[in-house]
Amino acid sequence: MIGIEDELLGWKDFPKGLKVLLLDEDSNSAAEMRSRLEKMDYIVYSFCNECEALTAISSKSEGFHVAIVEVSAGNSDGVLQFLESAKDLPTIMTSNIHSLSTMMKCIALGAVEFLQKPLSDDKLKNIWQHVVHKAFSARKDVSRSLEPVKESLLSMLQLQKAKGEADDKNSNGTEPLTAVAESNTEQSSGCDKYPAPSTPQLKQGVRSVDNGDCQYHTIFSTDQDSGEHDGDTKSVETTYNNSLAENTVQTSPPGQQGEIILKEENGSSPHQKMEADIATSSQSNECPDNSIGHSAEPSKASSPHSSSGTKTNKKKMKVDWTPELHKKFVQAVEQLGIDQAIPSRILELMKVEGLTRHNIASHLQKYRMHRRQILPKEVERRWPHPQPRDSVQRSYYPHKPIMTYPPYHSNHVVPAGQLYPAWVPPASYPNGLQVWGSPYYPGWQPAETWHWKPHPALHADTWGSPVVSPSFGSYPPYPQNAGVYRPYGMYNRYSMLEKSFDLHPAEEVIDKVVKEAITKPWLPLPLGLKPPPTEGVLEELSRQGISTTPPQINGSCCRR
DNA sequence: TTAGGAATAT
DNA sequence: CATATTCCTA
Repeated sequence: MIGIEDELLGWKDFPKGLKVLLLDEDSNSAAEMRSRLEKMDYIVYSFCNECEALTAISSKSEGFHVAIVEVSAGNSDGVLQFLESAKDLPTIMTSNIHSLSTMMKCIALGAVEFLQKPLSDDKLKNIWQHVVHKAFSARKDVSRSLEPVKESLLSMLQLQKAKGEADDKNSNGTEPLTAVAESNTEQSSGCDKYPAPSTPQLKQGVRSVDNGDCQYHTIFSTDQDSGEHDGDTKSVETTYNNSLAENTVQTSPPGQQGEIILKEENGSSPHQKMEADIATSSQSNECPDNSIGHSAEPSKASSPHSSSGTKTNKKKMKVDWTPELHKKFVQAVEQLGIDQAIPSRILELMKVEGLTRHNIASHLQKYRMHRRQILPKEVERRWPHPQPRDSVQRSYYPHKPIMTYPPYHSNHVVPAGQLYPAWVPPASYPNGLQVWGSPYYPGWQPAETWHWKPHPALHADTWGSPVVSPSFGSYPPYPQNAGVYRPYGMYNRYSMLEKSFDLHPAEEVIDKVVKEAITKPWLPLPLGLKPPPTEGVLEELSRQGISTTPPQINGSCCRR
């Protein structure tokens, strides 16, 4: 609809409407300050003692955007107390005194800035920067009042980006989808409309946002069509995107990241459709979990003042399973293991906002179908049937193909040493075929019939290709198959291990690894790896008092 | 009632 | 086609 335009209007006279708490004992200077601020369209609430101010803050919860506090020789105590009490409010100190220590104290106690007193209009006007900064740097709870600010800014940035700047996304030369993000709506809103805010500093603000951990990165369709009006929750509203995703498509960075592009289901005019591309935060990188999680439901924010409102744009979106997204998907499936890989869990693991269980179910369906197409061949190759099959397709294992594997462990307790039963050089397998892939998950390599069309350049991301954990560098030397068959499950297993060993040693991870190992004993290990992890795991287990006797495994693989 | 998964629709 | 949606089952 008109959301964006609204927002632009809202921004045109930024920082109009920002509420400034002014704390100054000196009524004269307070009055002066007030009038200056008001001239700049700030809304000023002035107080002459900190108790009053604090009361106002607590009663008028989240009502202020920024505070300006005058600190004088005599009131430093009160001021400092104020600072402590109002940590959530970006507070700017102003003062006539030139005392480094005072300054230091203030800053140390959380003041965002200390301004010496003859205040230029410039400086005064720019106090909004702290509001914006806070809006973006706040990790946990972005206070309600900041949210609109943040959102407005973000959508504006988004617009700017879509508009002028050459998107660096197509560094690879192929990114037709996202590149199209321009729409009539935006253009109609006029070029002068969104105003790089009057101060050059905003640029800076923008930069820092770009380099920040998370970036709001979403484009919404603004046009509405008459046809549909079902308000259900399929839409995606906000997402954070770690900026890495922006410029690196080809060289998929180690950190997992995905990006889904949701296309509006607009049958009539395919070119007008807008897309929201969503990038996901990687589960293991900087983006604090909660910021992502929470950002998922921002729509409740209702600003007391002019700006914004999160328009809930409910549209049926079509998920574009980009390689990145698929990669995540595959990773999730791998982590879960075949029999645990159900939509809801995958969804959970992928941590991609906007994806629904249905989306995943659908994709999973396809995924499995493709598997089945590939699998029989693999198994056939590995255990050539005595009588040649007339058709390879004939043999396919709707269920439990595992049974065709040698019963390493049938239904007994898995001895420790057999946690990775496939610890066998490939050569020892019939035909010397490499066996990196599990029977369940042979490298779902790009069969001729399956190319990743939308993003042809990304070979590494074709179906089933696991993400190579950088720590393992190269693949085991299998020239003929190198790059074709990729070790499947184990990569994750190990990269997971390693990762979490760095972070916080063990426990759940080990748990998980063991569980997975038990669940999927047939998964071989890449040759290059050394066994220690197993022992390490066991050690850790016993250290924790967990019996090395794993739960029965029979249920998981031989049933159903 | 939910969710998974196949079948079917778009 | 690739996804979404529907339908059936557990």
